[in-house]
Formats: sequence, C-alpha cells, structure tokens
Amino acid sequence: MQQILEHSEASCAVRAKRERRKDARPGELLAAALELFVEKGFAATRAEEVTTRAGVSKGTLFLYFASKEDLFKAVVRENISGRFAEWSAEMDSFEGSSAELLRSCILGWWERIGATKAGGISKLMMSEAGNFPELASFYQEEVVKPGNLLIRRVLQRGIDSGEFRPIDLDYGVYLVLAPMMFLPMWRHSASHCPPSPAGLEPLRYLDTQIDNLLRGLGSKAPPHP
Amino acid sequence: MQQILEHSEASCAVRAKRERRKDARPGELLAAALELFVEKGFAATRAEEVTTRAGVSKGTLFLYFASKEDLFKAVVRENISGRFAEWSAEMDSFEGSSAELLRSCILGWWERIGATKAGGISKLMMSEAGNFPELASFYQEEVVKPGNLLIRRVLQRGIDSGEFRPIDLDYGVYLVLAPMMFLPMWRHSASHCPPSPAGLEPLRYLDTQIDNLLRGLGSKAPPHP
DNA sequence: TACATTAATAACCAAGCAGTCATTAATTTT
DNA sequence: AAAATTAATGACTGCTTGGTTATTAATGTA
Repeated sequence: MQQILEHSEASCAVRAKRERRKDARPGELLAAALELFVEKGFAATRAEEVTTRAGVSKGTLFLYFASKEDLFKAVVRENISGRFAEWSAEMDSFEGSSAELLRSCILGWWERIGATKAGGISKLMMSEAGNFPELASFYQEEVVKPGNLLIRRVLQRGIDSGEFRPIDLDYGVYLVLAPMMFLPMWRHSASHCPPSPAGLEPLRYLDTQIDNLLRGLGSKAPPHP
Repeated sequence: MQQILEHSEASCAVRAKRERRKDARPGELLAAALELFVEKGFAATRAEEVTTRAGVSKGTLFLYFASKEDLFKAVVRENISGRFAEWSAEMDSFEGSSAELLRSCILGWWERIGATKAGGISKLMMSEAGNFPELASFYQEEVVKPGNLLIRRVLQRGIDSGEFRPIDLDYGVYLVLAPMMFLPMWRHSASHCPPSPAGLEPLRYLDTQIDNLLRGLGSKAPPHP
C-alpha cells in the first residue's frame, strides 16, 4: 500500500531507506533540480546535490535521466514549453481588445512562469547559453521560438484591427520581450545582493512597462482594467 | 559532456619562448582574462586558457595574481572605471530636447559601453552575481547606482519641461534600463547559438525601442534625427 | 667567462565531479 | 517459502582543474 504522506516539502524528505517508488522519483528529481538550477545555475549544480535534495542516492538520478543535460531538458519541458499549447488556445478565444490581450498575456506569463521558480530558468539560459550550445539551441527551439510567435500574433492582431500602429514585427516583438526578460533577470541576480535598491515590485514594474508600451503602440485607451 | 569548441584564439601572440617581460605580463593576462570571462563567464573560464591566450604558461598567472578571483577583481577594476563623470557632464551641457537627449544617452551608452567588451561584463555580472555576492554588490554600487541616477535626471528633465508625461521615476527608469540591459544579454547568449533567429541588428533594435519609448512618454515628435 | 638573480616553465598534487556498475534488498510471482 | 525481478545504492573510475614548486634559462653584473 502506498503511504500517503505529504511530500511537498522541498528539501527535507525524511523517508525509509531504499524505499521503492518508481513513479514518484522522476517528479521529485525534477522538482529538486529546478530549485537547484535556478538557485545556482546549471554548471554549478552538482548531480549529487539534486539527488540529496530529492532524498535519493546519486545513482538513482541516472536511472531516470540519461545525463545532467537530459535532466535539464526535462525540467524545461515540464515547466515552460509544456504550457504554450494551453496558453495559445486561451489567446485564440480571447474576446477583448488587443491592448487587453497583450496585457493579459504579459501578466499571465508573469503569474504562471515569471513569478514561479521557472522564471529563474530564462535567466539561467541567458547566463549559461554560451557554455552549453546544445542546451541553448534546445531552449531556443523549445521556448524562445514559440514564445516569439505568440507575441507576434498578439501584435499582428492589434495591427490588423487598427488598434496598434503598424510596426516591423521582427523588432517589435522585443518591445514586449525585453521588459519581460529583464524582470526575472533582475530579481534573480542584482536584487538579492546586499545593497538592494529597495527591491522592485514586480506587478508595479510590469504595469509601468505595459502602460508605456501600449501608449507607444498607439492604443487609444491604455487602461487599467 | 561539455564539448566547448576550443581555440578560435583571438589573439595568438607568437613569441619567443621563455621571454622575460615582467612589466607586460599583467596587462596581457588581464586582457586575455577579460575576453574569456566575457565569452564564457567566470566559473567556466579555466586558468590555463587565460594563460594560453596571453601566451604564457599556467604557472605564470599565479606569479602575478594570487588566485583566479583576484584576477577577476583586477579585471573588473581595470575595465569598469568611471566614464560616468564625463558622461554626466556632457548631459548637463546638452542643448536639445529631452527626447533627443534620451536618444543620445542610449545610443551613447551603446557605442561606448554596450557594444564593447564592457557590455559583456554587465551580462557577466547578472549571470554570476549569485555565486559571487561580493563582486555583485561592488558592481551595484559602482555601476548600477550611478547609471540609474543618470537616467533619472534625463527623465526628470523631460518631465519638468512638459515634454514627457509625469511618471513615477522609481519605476520609470526601468523603461529605459530594461531595453538597454536586454541587448547585451541577448547578444552574448541566445544570439550566437545555431538556430539564431536572423541575428538582431543592435542599432535597429535600439531605434525601435527608443521610438516606442518616446511615443509612450508622450513626446510629441518621436523623430529620427 | 663566471656568477647571481629571478622570470618562466611544466610536472605534479589534491580536490571535485559526471557517470558506471556490481551488489543489495524490496516487491512480486510461482 | 523459495525464486525471480528490479529499484536503489554507493564505492569506484576517469577526467578536469585550481594551485604549488622544483627546475630551467634569460638577463644583468663582474
């Protein structure tokens, strides 16, 4: 019989030794890996730390994942790319103005990804892309490309409806992307060091950015809902 | 794992062996270290790579620098000295509109810092801040804080003159900062990996950002000079 | 030329790490 | 209860790397 103990506890999983729980292991390893990758970076995270935090021995990791890189890919799939489909669908069925859609996209990204541990992943990738080209192109293909496409569609929608002024989308996407990427970047690095500049409030930051973005795009009513 | 493509060897100084050049070594090592740190990050840069690029043997590095961290500190000190004073002075004597000033500030930052190796350092700091907190706070104090102040002054100037709409400067600075920081970040990471999305042109990127920023701030004429 | 000084070298060391595999034991099957 | 299966372990391997040091040779001095 499977014990039903709550094990959402991040780090202190006190368990019987050599317990066999084949189905639970991958998820626990992924959760531990996400935390550690975000905390310390990919290269700096030791395989054994992951397994220790997940409450298993080192060997177990390689029983479920072929390599450390493979583990990382699994983390990315579970936490980011897996959510694009759902997100895209929501976007399609959106009824309001394009300004509202853009706002809801950005805020939706924030609450589902940016604000969670997964937000650290985008920072992580930018940091370590140079050293792990394979992971970089995986991430590019799996996350960046679909993300860009999503943003493009929102902007195109606004331009088509006459709500946004016409812009070159190749560069226009970065009007949305830059403020988004900057936030986790900032929070996961500069912010948590000693002379922190009165830590910035994410929602207020995003609101300021969205507001100015929409004004710039020519949206007549740059409103707070 | 980890197949780092070796030796594009930017600076292969072909020299006689065992040449004794005590006064030139530190500078050459610092130059090589700057390049490598920017390319690969601090942790991922091997001491021996630095010495190889500088054209000396591994032992020589520790003849002039006590440790790898010491080397890094020396690099930061040498390359992040204050261009702010000069920059600030220029700003004060600027005669044109605040829109023009803002544009010239951003483009000036790009050509003097962003586009140079120093641009790589800002990316580097964000990346490795977590692992090197003491360097992070040094950078925060020495670079980030004065930079923020400079941006504030430009925005304040525009608001005072009625050219920009009034905004909360605590968050307004990030309207300028985010697009700026995003650029070196993007170039030094995602861009140079295999499925590169038709590499983005920095000046065009900046132009798009500045243009939309100024529109958003309510500058009546968001012009190309 | 002989000697002294010291910049530079390269072999070396100890620590750290990803990934392996023979062994152990929990669970299922017979 | 015995046998078979397989999840889990942790000692071990091979390699990398920051840092050390005995040795080598370039240069200065006589």
